[in-house]
Amino acid sequence: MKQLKATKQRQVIFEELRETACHPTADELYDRVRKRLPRISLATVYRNLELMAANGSIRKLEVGGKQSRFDGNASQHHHVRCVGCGRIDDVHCILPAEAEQAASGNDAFRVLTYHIEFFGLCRKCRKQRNNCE
Amino acid sequence: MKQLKATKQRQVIFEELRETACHPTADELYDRVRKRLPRISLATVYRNLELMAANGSIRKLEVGGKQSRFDGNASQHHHVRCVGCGRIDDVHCILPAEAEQAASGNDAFRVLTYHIEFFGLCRKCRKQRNNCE
DNA sequence: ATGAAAATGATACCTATTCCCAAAAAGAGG
DNA sequence: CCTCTTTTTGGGAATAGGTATCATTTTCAT
Repeated sequence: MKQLKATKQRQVIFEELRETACHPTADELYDRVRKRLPRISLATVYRNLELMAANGSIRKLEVGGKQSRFDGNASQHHHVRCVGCGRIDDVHCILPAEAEQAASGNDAFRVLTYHIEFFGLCRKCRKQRNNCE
Repeated sequence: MKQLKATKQRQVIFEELRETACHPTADELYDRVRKRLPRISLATVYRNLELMAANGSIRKLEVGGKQSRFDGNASQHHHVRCVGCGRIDDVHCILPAEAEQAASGNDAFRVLTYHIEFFGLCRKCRKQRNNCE
């Protein structure tokens, strides 16, 4: 985990991610960052997101969908995803010890962490489904 | 969920996925299937995996890594992934009602299902790390 | 101030997956 | 077991998210 130098680009990417309530993809974040640094390269955004995730200062969400999403909140929490529109919200909950026990199987794995992804329908998408189905 | 026709290709893909204890990627499965159907196309494998997942007869794992992985066991269960080598095992456990409650947030989401991904180190990778770190 | 290490922008590249379409196979109805 | 409609297939081209490359610029310990 080498020390990262404090560049303007890195700083702005981090700030924008922090201030975003949702969980943006790299190119959504690129659009936001470009408002402040119009000449930044998309590669720089990707690079820094990857580095900061490796660093532990942000999280790369390994959730479904083909684009990776990033989370400025590095502390452990979980997510609900709307299967209708892809919207992702945070969830705070913990797993009982038995569950972690089960995951370690007869010591086959040393469990380091876990992530729970809930799938559901948000209010807006529930309304739409009722109209057409 | 339209009815799928019973083609030889579909059948073999399903059988091979069923008989695989691990959670193969599309092209790993392609390699296996080609031993029985040497002229099958990779596109056919992708297509059918997608259709069968939509159908509910298999599961597409929304876990990390750039390639999708598939699971011949469609019943609800969870996964541990070794951060060292990528190996994935099954985990059977359930979440307390409070957790689902938390995920639904004030009825903002109707939770349909969930998936827990544990991250850890398998025995082999633990041994390797001890040697070199 | 200065030089090694790290970072950037621009673009080429890679690779997983999907699209396209003419030809082949499935299966319902007679 | 023909016949017609629908679905599926193979295989190559296309797409898209992400990564690598490299000359140039920036950072920052000394």
